[in-house]
Amino acid sequence: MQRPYQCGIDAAIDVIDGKWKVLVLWALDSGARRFGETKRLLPGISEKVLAQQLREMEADGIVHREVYDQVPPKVEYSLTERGRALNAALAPLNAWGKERIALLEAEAEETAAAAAAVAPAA
Amino acid sequence: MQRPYQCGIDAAIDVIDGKWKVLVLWALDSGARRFGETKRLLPGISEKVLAQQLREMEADGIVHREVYDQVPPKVEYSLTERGRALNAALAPLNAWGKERIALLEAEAEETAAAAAAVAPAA
DNA sequence: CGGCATCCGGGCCGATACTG
DNA sequence: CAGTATCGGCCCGGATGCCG
Repeated sequence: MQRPYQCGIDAAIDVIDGKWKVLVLWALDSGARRFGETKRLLPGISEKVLAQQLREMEADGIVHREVYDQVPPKVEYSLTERGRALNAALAPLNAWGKERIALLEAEAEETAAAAAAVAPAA
Repeated sequence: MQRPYQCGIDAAIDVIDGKWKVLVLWALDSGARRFGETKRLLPGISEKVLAQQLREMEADGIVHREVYDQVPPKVEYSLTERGRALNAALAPLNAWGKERIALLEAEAEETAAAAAAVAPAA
């Protein structure tokens, strides 16, 4: 995805592009989080990738990085005003996605029921 | 991005994941389009990728594929109800992205002005 | 016109190890 | 605690060529 963008969606996608960014957005939505704290909220993410994504989001102006000069080191990440706006803009998409999940689950149940009918005692 | 999803956003992202899907969505929003017609609306996309993305979107239930049995071949693609709903859910994100583009352009102008001040006649 | 098969290159992501 | 460095694999997407 290269700039300049062909439409606003591209510009937004570009910012949330990355396997974890949306999850990071949600993790930070409830308030400031420390690095390790955020990592714990995202099971499976590596430190390298989390740091990467946070840096990119900071560069994109949706995350604020606050460094406390102390030992042990402490760094807090929080959403900027624009980050919160982005999260709000994501809400309808979230609703749409939840509907899709519900549909997928319904289909899965049908499939399971059909399979059970074909081989009830296999 | 693997199922099951951790949140609705993931499920939605999964559907629009792919360099061109959002653009395809927009291209089809104004009505049914033929394959070549759609391709022309997306400068730079290859036929393989366009076909791929259309198939995936069809599998995800957001695009309808209508084949006319005639020569020369004619295939029309259109959005399903869910596809239109997805597009609607994307609108706030589009608005957010447009704001971001405006901000980026403003920054670019400042940079250009600063550069001009440093080397006015270079 | 519409679409598939094959090859290939780059980027993202993950695992591991190391540092202040 | 909060990163950085390096390596490797996988998948996406681009180019090309062929088929109904």
